[in-house]
Amino acid sequence: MTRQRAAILEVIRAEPRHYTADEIFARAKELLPTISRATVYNNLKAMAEERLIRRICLEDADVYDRSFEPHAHLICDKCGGIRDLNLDGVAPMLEAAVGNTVSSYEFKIGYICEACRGG
Amino acid sequence: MTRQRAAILEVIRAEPRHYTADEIFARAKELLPTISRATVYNNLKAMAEERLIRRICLEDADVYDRSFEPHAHLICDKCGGIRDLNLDGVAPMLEAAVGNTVSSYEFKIGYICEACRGG
DNA sequence: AATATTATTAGAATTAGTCTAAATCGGAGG
DNA sequence: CCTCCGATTTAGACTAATTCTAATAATATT
Repeated sequence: MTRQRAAILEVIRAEPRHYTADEIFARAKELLPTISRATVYNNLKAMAEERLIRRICLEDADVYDRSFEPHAHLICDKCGGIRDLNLDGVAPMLEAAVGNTVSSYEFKIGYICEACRGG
Repeated sequence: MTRQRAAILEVIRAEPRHYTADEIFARAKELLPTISRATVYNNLKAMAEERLIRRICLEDADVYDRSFEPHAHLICDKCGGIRDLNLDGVAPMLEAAVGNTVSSYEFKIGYICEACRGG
């Protein structure tokens, strides 16, 4: 675990929200001013492959999730906000439909969040 | 419906497989040699917003799906092949968990396909 | 037919992400 | 502690994907 990777993880895990690669680069730079863009991208890619974090593709940007734990993402059609949602019940259903070779899954659900609903 | 949009749709719907934007551009050009890259990208974006087609983000490329019908995508960890999967049973579960403001959903499921399993 | 609107074109511009070669780091063995 | 070696990082050039722009063409409206 290099200082750089630690800084990147710290940024990702500092707050519950989801950051883009470039936001992570900018913030990591505050912690480690000489950190390079390539290092951030390499580490994000490596950590996603190692399943330490997860990349989520949204309409206009890819963002990173602090964990790889399978869970769903609610994405508000209006404001674009992302919220995590636990959908444990779905795993058995998947195995039933696909067989036991399921290695990972990711759900994106479009909805209108409470705030945008004016709740 | 312009000739260009018709050509793009024709390409997407000609075969069950999923194409990247650039593949669609190349094929549309065979039907309509003067079609411009921008037109293809604009129309793909517009049609995805109109829910005529769906954009799917994979590890290394975005591809387009011929319909917007909510369904899951099985993505083979080894060969990267995509297969559609109907998961109708999941909708009521989502409504129960999220409420009735669900507008769309998309599932990506990592697995090993039959061919790669040596089946 | 004239006008207004909307879509398309070609290619330039932008942007996100990758690559490269040199510099640096950090641990293993002495 | 030192030295060495492989792995990692750095800065910035590079690339590929996508968007933008200004001019043109097509379509719809009066």
